[in-house]
Parts: sequence; C-alpha cells; structure tokens
Amino acid sequence: MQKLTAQRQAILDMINRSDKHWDADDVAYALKEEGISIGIATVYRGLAALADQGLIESIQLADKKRYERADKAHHDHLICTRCGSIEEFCEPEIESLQDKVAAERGFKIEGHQLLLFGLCKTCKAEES
Amino acid sequence: MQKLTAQRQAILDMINRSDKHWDADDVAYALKEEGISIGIATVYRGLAALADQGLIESIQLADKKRYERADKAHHDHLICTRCGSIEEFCEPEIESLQDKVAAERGFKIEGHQLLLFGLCKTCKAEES
DNA sequence: ATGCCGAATGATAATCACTATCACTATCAT
DNA sequence: ATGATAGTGATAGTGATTATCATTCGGCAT
Repeated sequence: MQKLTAQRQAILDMINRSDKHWDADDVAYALKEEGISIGIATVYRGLAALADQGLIESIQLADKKRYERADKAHHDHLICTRCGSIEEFCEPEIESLQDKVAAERGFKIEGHQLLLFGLCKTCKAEES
Repeated sequence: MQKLTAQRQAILDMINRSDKHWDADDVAYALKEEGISIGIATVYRGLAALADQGLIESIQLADKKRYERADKAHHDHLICTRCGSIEEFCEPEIESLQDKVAAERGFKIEGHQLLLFGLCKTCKAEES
C-alpha cells in the first residue's frame, strides 16, 4: 500500500549517495540544489515511508530524527557532544545481551537504539 | 551557581516519592494537586537544573523528556510501543562492552542511552 | 538594617520539528 | 473511461520546549 513514487525515489537516491545522517531539511535542501523541488511535508512523509519499508534507517536524536542508508550492517552510534559528529560502531555481543534481557522478561523486541554520548577523538584532544 | 530553591526542592521531593518516569506536565500537575503551583517554565528549568546536578536522571524519548529518581543503580529501559509502559533493566556486561568500543576509538564516553522498543509481556499476550 | 547583585520566577511569546488538513493529482485495477 | 486508493504540496496547527522580560528572592558586604 506504500508506493515508491518519483519523489520518494529521489529522496532515497539522495540518501544512498552518501554516508551522512540526514534530517528532513538536509534532504529538501540537497534536492533543491539539484533542481528537484519537493514539498517539505512530502519529504517528511517520504522519509517515514522509506524507513517503514526498511529502505533507509532512522535514528532519533534529542532534537530531531535523522536518516541514513540501510544498505549497511546494523550498527549503533557514538555522538560527539562537542562537534556533533556521528560515528558508527557494531558490537554483536551487545545485541545478543539485549535479546537475553528481553527474553528473561517476556518482552518482544521490535527495535532498539543505543547512543553513546561524549567526546570524539579529535575533540578530546582539543579539550584543555 | 545553580540554586536548590523551594520550587526545585518541591519538584525533587515529588520525583523522589515514586518510581515513575515523569514529564514536565506530570510534575506540574502533581504539584498542583498538592496545592503547590509552580509556573510551567519553572518546572522545565527546575528539571533541567536538577538533572544537571545529578539529583535526578533524564531519559530522552522520541516525543518528550522524562525524569526519574537518581538514587537507584544505573539502568536502561524497555519501552512498550503499544501501552507506553517503561520497564527498567540493568546489564553490566553491556556497559563494559560500551566502554570497550569507545576505548578502541579514542572516544570519551560522558553518557549513554539504550532503549529497547517492543511489546511488554502483557501486550505480547494480548496481540492476536 | 540597607543596598546590591546574580540567579530564579512566572506569564507569555516565540521557536522548531513535525503532523493534520484539504484540494488536487497520479496510479492502478476493473 | 471510471472509481478507488494513495500521494502531493501549500499551509495551518500541534506540542514540547525555550526565550524574553519585568519582578522577586537570597546572600553578602557595607
């Protein structure tokens, strides 16, 4: 019932073209740069639909949602509170511990989000 | 420079009185019930200040921030996407794996947030 | 006591990400 | 072609949170 329209295809192509973590404005702006003008509401709906279909991944930060390519292995994020950079990491052992915890409580996991906040290597070095 | 004023003390007492996960409106409403009327802006500022001082803990959900008592061992959260209930769990092994990952990348962890989304035991049983 | 100063308060306006509305359009099945 | 269904885009609305600003509070030095 969800359609992959021309607009959504354009959004998907844009996101697949880089490893960035996009918010809705980023996408709308980048598309406009290429002469493709899509209403902001459509961008929001498109991002939600694409994430729903598993074609892109979403992460919920404190202020806004960001989206990234889905054609990578699952991973979680390290977020620098100083420069805002986002690094990715993959730790299968954490995933299986999550499953264990959920199983113990009869909880059925549908998704998860692990964010580590702190200082990235560069910012740590620059701290006085 | 941050002061523990009468208003903030009232907020803190309220939160320490139960194991709930409070949002700003919850706190304002509960205080009003007791005849203590505090401006909503003051509640927001008070919650932020108390969390800043480590007197309460905060968790950032998709829609809003929630606060809870800090006088418990560190834990993470299981959030039911059907009924909204929040369970807590503690898994030290996950914490140490996080430290390992960060150390490998020269990242200095200042905090983290692990949310597991899905169906709680009750809601899982009620699903057709 | 008095005056000063930085911080807090509270009413309210503003912000910001996001969602709803609604008229219109595109797509697809019959 | 016809109708059903979903999508689009401009714009208004929503809801949590923050900024503004005049006023007040709590210490501390005089």
